[in-house]
Amino acid sequence: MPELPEVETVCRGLGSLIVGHTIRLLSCDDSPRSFPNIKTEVDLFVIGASVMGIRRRAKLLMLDLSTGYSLVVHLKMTGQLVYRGDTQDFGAGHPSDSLVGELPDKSTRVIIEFNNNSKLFFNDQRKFGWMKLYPTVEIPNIDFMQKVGPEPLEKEFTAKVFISRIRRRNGTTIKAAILDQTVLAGVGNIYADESLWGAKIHPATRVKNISDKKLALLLKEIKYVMGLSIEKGGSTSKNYVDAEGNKGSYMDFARVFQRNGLACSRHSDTMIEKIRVAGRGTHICPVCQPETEAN
DNA sequence: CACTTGACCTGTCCGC
DNA sequence: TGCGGACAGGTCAAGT
Repeated sequence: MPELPEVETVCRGLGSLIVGHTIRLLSCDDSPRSFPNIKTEVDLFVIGASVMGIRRRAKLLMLDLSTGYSLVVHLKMTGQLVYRGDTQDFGAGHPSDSLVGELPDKSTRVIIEFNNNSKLFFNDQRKFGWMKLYPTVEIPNIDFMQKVGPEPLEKEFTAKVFISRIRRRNGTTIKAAILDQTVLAGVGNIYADESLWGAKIHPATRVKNISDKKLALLLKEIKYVMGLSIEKGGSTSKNYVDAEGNKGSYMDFARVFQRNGLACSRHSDTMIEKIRVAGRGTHICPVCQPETEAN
């Protein structure tokens, strides 16, 4: 589920909801994959700590605590971080079309309870996601942090930088290359398809067959779709909700993702197709994005 | 080494 | 209605 825009939306939402709150209790289900830290660490570094700030890097969220430790969260495919204030009684009163009902529910892995009786629920249906406690200063040394590529929306991430990084993956397809988190951070299946349509590149094209000019255009499209999606609160294709349990609306603006069988907005007479590239479901307009030798 | 595939889980949808 | 299989937003380890 969550790619950069979704994680960013959760980050901004949580920032205004829980920063400054003190943690009274942390409870988790019995799957160590979801939360591997032992009770002693939680007692020492989480209970009684207050939330100093919330940051995002790539698809990771970091809740920095006053104890010098941070809760690092990866939502993977179906993770959610949903906050409920104490007046919300954690259940009733939510719209019937809401993706999140009474909490905790079957998918709840971790519950963080604050001193003002509000709660933060970490839900994850497929259990791929995780929440882990690290000393804050150690975060830059996490293997993933060492390897992950630049943030696509940063000004310093120019076409020149992008091209030099993606050329290391000249042998693979452009879709596999932009999904590679060591090339750049935050692109997932939705925004890969959306940006490749924007740049009119077939996702199975080898990187080596794409000109620098086309790659520069692709980066522009990546920045555009990510920026737009953050404005729209992310994409809800299935499970994703923000920190208050609301859906994102980028899917109303999607040009190809999950639009197979619908008309391409550039050619009302051709339909979006769904194919498989890099082991992932992939959406293309066969007219805008023909398979070619060179780009 | 570079690249591709399968595994991790649960739930849903689709065809028989 | 039931059952098997494919598939789902992400990343690893293992395989070629």
